[in-house]
Amino acid sequence: MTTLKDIAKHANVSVATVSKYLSLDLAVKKETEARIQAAIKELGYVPNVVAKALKRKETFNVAVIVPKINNLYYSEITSGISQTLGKQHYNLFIYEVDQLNLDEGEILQLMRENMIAGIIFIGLFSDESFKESIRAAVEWEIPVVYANRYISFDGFPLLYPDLVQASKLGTAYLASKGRRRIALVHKRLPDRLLELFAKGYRQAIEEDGEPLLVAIEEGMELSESVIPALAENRIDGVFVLNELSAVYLAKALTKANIRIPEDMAVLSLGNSLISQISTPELTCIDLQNRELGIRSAEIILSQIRKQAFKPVTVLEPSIVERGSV
Amino acid sequence: MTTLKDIAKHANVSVATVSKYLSLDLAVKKETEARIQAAIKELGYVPNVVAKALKRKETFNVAVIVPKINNLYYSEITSGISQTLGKQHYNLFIYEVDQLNLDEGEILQLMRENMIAGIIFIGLFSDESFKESIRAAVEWEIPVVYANRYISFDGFPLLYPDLVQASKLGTAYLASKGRRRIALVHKRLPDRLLELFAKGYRQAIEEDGEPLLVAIEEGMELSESVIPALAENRIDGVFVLNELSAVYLAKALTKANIRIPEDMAVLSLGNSLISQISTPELTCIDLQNRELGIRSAEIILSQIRKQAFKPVTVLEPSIVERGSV
DNA sequence: TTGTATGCGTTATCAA
DNA sequence: TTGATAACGCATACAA
Repeated sequence: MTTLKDIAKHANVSVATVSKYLSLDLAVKKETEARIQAAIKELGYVPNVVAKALKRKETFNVAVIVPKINNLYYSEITSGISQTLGKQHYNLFIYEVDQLNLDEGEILQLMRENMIAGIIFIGLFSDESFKESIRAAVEWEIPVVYANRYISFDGFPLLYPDLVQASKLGTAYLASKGRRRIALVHKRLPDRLLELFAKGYRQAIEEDGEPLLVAIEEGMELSESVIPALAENRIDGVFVLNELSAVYLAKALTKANIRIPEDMAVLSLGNSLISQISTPELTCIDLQNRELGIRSAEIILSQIRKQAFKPVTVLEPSIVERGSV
Repeated sequence: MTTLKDIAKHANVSVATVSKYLSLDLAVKKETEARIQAAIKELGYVPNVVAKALKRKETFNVAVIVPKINNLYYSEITSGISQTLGKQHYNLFIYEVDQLNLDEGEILQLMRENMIAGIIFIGLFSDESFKESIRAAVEWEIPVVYANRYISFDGFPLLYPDLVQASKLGTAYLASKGRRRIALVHKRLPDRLLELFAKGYRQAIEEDGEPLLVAIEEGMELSESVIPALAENRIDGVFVLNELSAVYLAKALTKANIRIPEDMAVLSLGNSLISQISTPELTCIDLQNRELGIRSAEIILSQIRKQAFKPVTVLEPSIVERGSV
C-alpha cells in the first residue's frame, strides 16, 4: 500500500506538502507539482479515505434505512438517492430493517460506530418506533432526513408527496371521465392518511359528500370479497391507494365480468412497473419516487455541509394515463 | 465522543487493558471487568469502527456492484446479500454502475480508497468491461465474487443458476402438458447462453431436434410482431427466457385471441412479483435469486476470513405452477 | 512555498 | 493480569 509518506519521499518533499497539495489548499511550484504527480503515477497512489475520516472525524458515507429493498417503491427511491450521492462522491450504505430487525438503539449504535455522515429514513410510517430512531440520531447531531409519507414535523427534514393533491387529481380525473360514484379503496391505511385522501376528494367534488372508503387486503381472493360492497354502493370508479392492491382488484373485477373502464374505472396510486404490466394497464397517479430519493439525498448533503435546507419538501404528483379510467 | 482513553481513565486501568478486554482476547479480573463495564455504561461508549479499520487495515464493509437497484431481479439478490451480511455484522455498500457510469479503474479506486473488505459483482454479463474490474480487484487481492450467469471461470468464485437444468425442467414440463412444438423465446441473449438453453431442451426432448429460437424485444407491440412466427411454426408452447418479455407476450397473445394455456402454453423464466400479477398468472422457473445473494455473501465472507470456499456454485432451479402451461 | 510535529481512536508488541 | 508505547495514514497548527 502506497501512502503519502512514500509519495513524499519519492518526490523529495514533506508529507504535509503532498497532503495540502492534494487537498487543493496549497499552490506548489510547477516543478514540485510535477515531481509529486510523477510519484503518484509511478507508485500508484490511492488515498486512504478511512485514515482521512478518522482524522477529519467525518466520513463520506450516507446510510439509507429502509424496510426492505426488494420492493419497487423502496428501490426506486433508493436509486434516486444513489444517483445523487454518487455524483457527489458519497457512498451509500443500505440497512434493511425488516431483515435485520434492529431496534432504535442498535441502529444508532451502528451509525455512530461507523461515523455515518447522514441518515435517510425511508418508510416505516406505520411503525412508531422509527421516530425514536430519528430522534436519537438528531440528538447525536447526525444529519437526518425522513422520506415517505406525511408525518408530524418534529425537528428533522421531511419529504413526502402531496397526498391531498394526489387524491384531488385522481378524483377529479375520475369525475372528468363521467364517474359519479367514486370509492377510495385502501389497504389498511392509518386514519391520519385516510383523512388526507378524503380531503383531496372533497376538494375535487363540488357537491358536499364524503367518499366511500373501502378497506382491502392484498391478494386475489381478498380483492374479490370487496366487489359486492362496490356493487351495493353502485360505485363506478375506484381510486385504489395501493398499487399492488389495484392490480389485484383489476384482476378480480375482470374475473367477475366487470369491464374496465366501461363498468368500473380503476385508478391506481403509484407508477411502478406493476401498473404498466397489469391487465388492463392501469392509469395511475405518479408519486415521483425517484425524485423523492434525489431530493432526500440533496437535503442530507446540505445538512452535512452545513448549508441551508428546506425543512419540508412536498412533491407534486402527476397523472399517467393508460386507459383504465 | 467517548473514547477508549476516557473509559480507561474512568475505570482506572490502561487503554490497552480495555481494548483487549473488549476484543475478548484478554480475561480480566471480575472487579476490573465491573469497573470497565460501569465506565462504558456511564460514559455511553461506542467503539470507533473507523479507527479500528485504520489500525487493522481492514473494514467490515462489503460492496455490491450492480447495474441498477430498482429492478426486482437485482434487488432480490441484493436483499439476500443484505440478510447474510447483516447477521455477520458487515455493512453493505451499493454502487449502481448504470447510474454512475464508472469505468473499471474508477471502481477499483473507490474500493481501495474505502478499504472495502470484499466485492460482489452482480450482472453486467453482457458487458465485457466488468471482467476487467474483477480482474483488477483480484490483482489487488480484494476478495471478489461474481453472481449472475455462467461465464468462463477465471480465477474468482462464480455463482449462477443451472440454466441447462432450468431449460430441461421447463421443456420437460411443457412436454408433460402435451406440448409438442416448443419455442424458446429470448430477449437478445448471447449465443453462449442460448446454447445452454438449447442443451437443456435437447436433454428434455428424447427425439432429436433443435428448439425454435425466437428473438424478441420487450414491449407490447414488439411482442405482437413475434406471433406470426409462432403460428407459422405451429408452436403450442413457449418458454420465454425473460420474465418481463413473458408478461408482454402473454398480453399480446391474449389480445390476439390466442388462449393461454389452451392454444399456447407460456412458461416464464424468473419468479418475481411480475409473473404473479400477470394476467394470466405465469407458471415459471424460479432461479432462486435471493438464495443466489445469500450464497454470494457467504462466499465473500469466507474469502475475507481466509476460509475455504467453493469456486463455483450452481443453484438448482425449481418450477412454480400457476396455470399458464 | 515548504517542513515539523502532533494527534485522530484503535490495536498490538513488548515488558512488567 | 495489566501497562507503556508505537504505529495505522492522514490533516493541520505552527514554524521557517
